[in-house]
This record gives sequence, structure tokens and C-alpha cells, in this order.
Amino acid sequence: MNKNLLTLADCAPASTAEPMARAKAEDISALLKAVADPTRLQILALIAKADLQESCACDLTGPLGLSQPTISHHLKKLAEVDLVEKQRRGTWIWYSLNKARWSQIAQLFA
Amino acid sequence: MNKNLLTLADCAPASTAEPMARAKAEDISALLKAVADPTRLQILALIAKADLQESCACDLTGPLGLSQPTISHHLKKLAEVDLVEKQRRGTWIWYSLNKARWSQIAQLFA
DNA sequence: CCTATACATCGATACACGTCTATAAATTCC
DNA sequence: GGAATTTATAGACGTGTATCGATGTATAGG
Repeated sequence: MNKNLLTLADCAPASTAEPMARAKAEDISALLKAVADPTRLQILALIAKADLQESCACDLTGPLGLSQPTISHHLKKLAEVDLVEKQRRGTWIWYSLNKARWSQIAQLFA
Repeated sequence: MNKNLLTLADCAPASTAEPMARAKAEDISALLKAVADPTRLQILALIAKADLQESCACDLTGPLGLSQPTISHHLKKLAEVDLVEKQRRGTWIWYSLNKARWSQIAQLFA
């Protein structure tokens, strides 16, 4: 049982008003919206498949055929919901998956 | 291993072009977009919590404080990706969860 | 038939979002 | 310090979407 996430039943309103459930639903929605984009799914897959399971942004523009600012935009979205983590090493910034966060999503639908 | 869905690794491109992976990513994205909405999460929760795990549309407008066309719109979105099923009984149409589809999402993030 | 109820569709509106070009910021190397 | 490379930010543009009110469709009952 995770206190940050919730099961389906937790979304139900108490009576006619459902203030708390709405806030939780919006939290989950924000997390799922970050994953519900085809380009970001491809980015996550590319990172997962890369050596040491990390990629720099410049390695993603080529395979995905998108501009560098667009890739940067998507990586920011994924980082905002803590699905990827960034680590600077010299000029490059290496992105890796947050597997704990990933499996939190799985538990939502268990 | 599900043929309709895919794991993260399947999204990766073969070389520089990744036509098939893009189509699969868009399929998953469409499914996740349907769930990535706070109101639809609340609808799913209300259905799951209802007696016999089914609700008619008219039972959802009150607790959610939304108009009937809006509820109808969301239920259509959920039905389009096969997350809910509808069954007419007289005047009412009863909506129920497709649990198999639900757990397909869980497997995506396993 | 006619009315009442439940649900769907249409058209409009406001906002969010994915993408780009242009530009800035940060780091490394000479 | 200056040039080169990597990433981030700003602004613009087009598209998608959540919501509403008004209206249409369908089923049940008198």
C-alpha cells in the first residue's frame, strides 16, 4: 500500500462531495500523462535498452528524428514526475530510469 | 508476453529507423491517454466501488459534479480503448470494468 | 401517440500540449 | 578568455481535448 498513489477504490467520493479523491486522481493523472505519449514511451525504451541503462539527450535525437529542444522538453516532463533521473558528467547529462517509480505505476493497475 | 501490448524494450528502434516501434508506442499511448485523466480515474473508481461493479451514467453525474454530456464523453473515451463495457437494460445503460484490459496495463509496467 | 427519462451527438469555447526555430546557459579544451 | 559542444529556455504555431448548453435518439409506460 503506497501512500503517494492509490487503488481504484480510493478514488470514490465519501458522499456527494469528493475533495480528497479528486486531488489524488489529479496526482495519478499527472504521472500517467507523462507516460501517455508515444515519443516519451520510445525515449523510455531507448534508455532501458542502452548500455548501463542510461542515455544522454544527444543519443536520442537521431533515432527518434526529433529536434534537440523537443527531446529536452520530453525529458523534462519525465523528470518532473520522477520517472527519469539526470546526472551530469562533464559536458553530457546522463538520463536513467527510476525503476521504483516505474513499478509504482504497475501497482496502480494490479 | 502479450502480442497487443509490449514491454519497454520493444519500443527501441532497429537501427536509425523505427517504423513498427512507433506504431506500437502510439497504441499504448492511446490506451494510457484514456486513463490519464482525473475525471476518468474517478469514473473507473466509482464503477469499481458500485454494487455488482457496474454503474449507469446517471449515477456518475451527481458525485462528480459534471454535466451529463461530459460524463457521456468520458465513458465513450473509456469504451473506445475497451476499458469499460456497456450493456443496455431497458432505459439504462450499465457500464462495467474490463478487468482483463486493466491488468494488461499493469503488465506494461511490470 | 404522447410524455418522461436516459443517453448520445453537435457546435462552441477555452486551455493544454507537441513541435519547431532562435537563443541562452553550462562545460571543456586550447 | 575564446571556440566548440551539450543541454535548457523562450516564443510561436497548430492540434487536441475537456467542458458546456442545446438538441437528437431511444426506451418505457399510460
